[in-house]
Amino acid sequence: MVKIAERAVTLSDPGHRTACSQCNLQELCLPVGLSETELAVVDQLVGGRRKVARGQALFHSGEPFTAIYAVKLGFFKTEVLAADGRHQVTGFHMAGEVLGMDGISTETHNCDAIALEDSEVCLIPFSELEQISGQVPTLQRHLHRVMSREIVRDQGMMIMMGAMSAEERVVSFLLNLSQRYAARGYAAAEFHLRMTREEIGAYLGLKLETVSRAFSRLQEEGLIAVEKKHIRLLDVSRLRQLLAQASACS
Amino acid sequence: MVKIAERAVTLSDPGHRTACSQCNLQELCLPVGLSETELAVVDQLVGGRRKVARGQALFHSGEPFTAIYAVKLGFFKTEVLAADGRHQVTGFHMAGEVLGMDGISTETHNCDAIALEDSEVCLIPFSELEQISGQVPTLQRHLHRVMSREIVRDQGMMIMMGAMSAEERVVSFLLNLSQRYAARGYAAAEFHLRMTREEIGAYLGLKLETVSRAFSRLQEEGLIAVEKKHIRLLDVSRLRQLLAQASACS
DNA sequence: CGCAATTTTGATTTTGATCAACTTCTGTGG
DNA sequence: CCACAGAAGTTGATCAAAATCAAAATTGCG
Repeated sequence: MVKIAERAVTLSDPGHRTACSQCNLQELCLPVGLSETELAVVDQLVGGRRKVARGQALFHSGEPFTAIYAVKLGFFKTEVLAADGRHQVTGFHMAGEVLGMDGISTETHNCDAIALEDSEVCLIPFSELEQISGQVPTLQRHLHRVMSREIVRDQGMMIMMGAMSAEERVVSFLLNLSQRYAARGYAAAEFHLRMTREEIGAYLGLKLETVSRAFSRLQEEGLIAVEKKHIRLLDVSRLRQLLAQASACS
Repeated sequence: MVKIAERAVTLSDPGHRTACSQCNLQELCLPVGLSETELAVVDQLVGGRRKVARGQALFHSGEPFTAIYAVKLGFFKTEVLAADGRHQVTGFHMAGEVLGMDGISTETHNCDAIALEDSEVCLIPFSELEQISGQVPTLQRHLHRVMSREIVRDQGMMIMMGAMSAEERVVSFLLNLSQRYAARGYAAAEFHLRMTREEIGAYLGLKLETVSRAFSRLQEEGLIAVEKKHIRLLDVSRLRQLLAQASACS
């Protein structure tokens, strides 16, 4: 992956937290247009950082919900496990994205959040967030937007799984990743997959073989280049068409 | 459908709104434990009622978002339409449920809400709701729970569409309806479907023929009785097993 | 370096979609 | 009230897409 924009982050003292007001993810994670004083309040709010090693869980289903998490660094998946071993991956989460809002309703997490690489999150104690957002309307509005965005995202997943073919799902997945990397200042057309084919399948409602075959087919058609986990999108507009066309020929 | 509990509602003056404090859906729609004064504030908040005739839209995708809606009476579907004609039904919504929260993030509705029978909704202007919930913590907390519950519901849909067979999906759909009717004081084991087989299919990610066949098979097995749109669940525990088993044999 | 995990590819089977015919229901107008 | 047309639902035959089974190749972690 090619990082286009970067900014130094002081991590010399690991126990010391970087204030939101200094964070390079600010514009993804926080509302724009906070005043100095409001920003100071938010800085107080964030309850520190937590490192999660690759393969480790940030939280498990069933654990009491106390906070939501902003991914500071790294990459997570969230998944729901059935008694057996069937599992549905409900999302992949990269730096600047918020995690854990499904726990608010029952005050219990109902999925597992697993780090797919060594990661770090900012902890946002939820009761404090509620209290402060009652006093800072901009923050309140932002919280509601973030939650609503999650609802919209989930409904997009429904469309994908209810109405799209295997190949369309894979294309939609790649374009979505691309767009999110681009929003973070990384290259849009070239990136490393942090997850296995099986995890992609569990996310898209497909088997890993089907995902692999879709990759191969797209490569044959010259639309993407697959080299293990490194993906290059060779023809983004044709990929986009593939989705648009697909939904125009039913 | 057999209504077990009923309560008279004054509708003599159609322009006059029933106060939330008097509404028989209160415990579904409002937080329990509001003080008298808080309830009075909420009563002020609700911006009146709106009737929607069967087949009509409460709102369309693309329209500006100004309010969320509580279903007072009737039955809705929400759906996302593709350019062609493919559509994904994202939910069915009955009395006491809240509708339209997907519009918060972009301030634009991004699905259509269609009444499946003559219906009535309470209008809750969202900017006022935000303002007041900043002052009434119980209400704020409730709003967050309602939004989070929607996220959890959507993730349940993902599991259904990503990991369940056609028959499992249909069973899951019926049990879910049953449970929601039960929560409203209606019979859990006997109800009328308000939607067509095609709409059920569009919700479950299946074709209408497949839904019809699943009904027939479940009937043959003595699990349900289907008579047009009237459904009876003959063996709820075996239906539940079917889902549990299913997720235990993969 | 070596072994377990991951990925690719092929052959076969299964599930649900598609195509088609027919039945039943619903609502409307004569 | 009945006839009729269109919508909705059922059922069967066939087809296509993705799952499953299987084997081999590759990778990357300890």
